Amino acid sequence: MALEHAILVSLDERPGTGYELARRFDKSIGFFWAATHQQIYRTLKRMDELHWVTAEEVPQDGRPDKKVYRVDDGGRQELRRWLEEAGEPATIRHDLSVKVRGASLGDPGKVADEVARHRDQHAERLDVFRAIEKKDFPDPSALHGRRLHQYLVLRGGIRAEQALVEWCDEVLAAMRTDMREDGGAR
Amino acid sequence: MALEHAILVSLDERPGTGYELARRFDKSIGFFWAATHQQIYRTLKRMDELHWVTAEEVPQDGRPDKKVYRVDDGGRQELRRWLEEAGEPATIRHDLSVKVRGASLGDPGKVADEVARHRDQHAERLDVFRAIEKKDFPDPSALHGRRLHQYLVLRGGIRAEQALVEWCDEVLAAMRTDMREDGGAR
DNA sequence: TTGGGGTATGCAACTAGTTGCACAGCACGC
DNA sequence: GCGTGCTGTGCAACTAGTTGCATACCCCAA
Repeated sequence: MALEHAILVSLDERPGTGYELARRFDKSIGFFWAATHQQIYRTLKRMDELHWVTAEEVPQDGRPDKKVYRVDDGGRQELRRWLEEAGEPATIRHDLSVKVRGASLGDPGKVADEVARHRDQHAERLDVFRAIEKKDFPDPSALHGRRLHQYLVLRGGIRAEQALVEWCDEVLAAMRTDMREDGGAR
Repeated sequence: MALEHAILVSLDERPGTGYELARRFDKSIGFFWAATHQQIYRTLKRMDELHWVTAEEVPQDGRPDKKVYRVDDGGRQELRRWLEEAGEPATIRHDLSVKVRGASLGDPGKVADEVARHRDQHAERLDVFRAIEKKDFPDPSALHGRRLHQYLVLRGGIRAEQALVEWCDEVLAAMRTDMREDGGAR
């Protein structure tokens, strides 16, 4: 399981509360490892018990205390262990593909609409990634260490979203041609 | 949840037992929706209770009866409903990206080795997909309906694996350059 | 003849992830 | 002065997915 490890990486960059971490997961890290705030709170609690992180209770005026977590030695050790461990290729769960494969069992036009919707969502996210790339990494060849690694992960996101947009376009073109030819050489 | 729907799509193409379905998931459909035999057995049982599938018990000499499942009217209806439903973009869980992002907290060389391993696995799967494409779909422009949809899903797999191979290569090149320059302009 | 691999089903226990809700007060706009 | 949305934590109940094992018999090779 990598949620612990994603949290460790994120907390190492900057300590923070569960809530804050959830926000970060909605943005950067979460593009590569999705998690809800519930999951994060429970995992942080467990990690605290394992001494992978330490919590500092910060009293606040009015509202309840917040807990600022930071990585502990145990966590750094665990992270090093995990980084060297051989992992399995990610298990894929891509329901849009399942829909395309089953399109002829329903209304293929409706499935094409769904593909078009996803295409737009992926294109939007691709724009977001490209904007981050331009703004935060204007000169990739000058990058080293952590900054380079952050950039490379972003590059992965860009490649993935681009591939998805192109695939959606291919699917749409083929399905629309097929539907137009419906009365023809079937 | 799409496991039910993936099973419906697969059973519609050809009825089969839970065991057989698990085999199919190891191959074709499973490249886009991973599932273990346990999950499939439990889901089939539930789908039977919902009258989405019907089970035909086939006695066998010696070994226990097998249950051949096929799609029922309820299942076809449910599948049509699901196909038209707007779905969320897939939640991503790509732990290799988390490892790359955290590489500087451990041994970057070891992480690069891990990226290389994954690169080879993806390249292998890409070869498998390309072989299927050549063998089963020699003339894509002549495809219609279900065959076309199967082809398009395969195309998605090819694009995804290709993007991953290229990304791994980019990561490897950049990380190796960075490590070579280690004593230099850091 | 013994052990490994394939066909075939399934329970039990576990881990992981989701959804809905509750509490608590702040700031801001209408 | 009221509703909305943000920060912040967390419980409870649920659904989904994993792992290990058990049963049962087959075939084939060492």
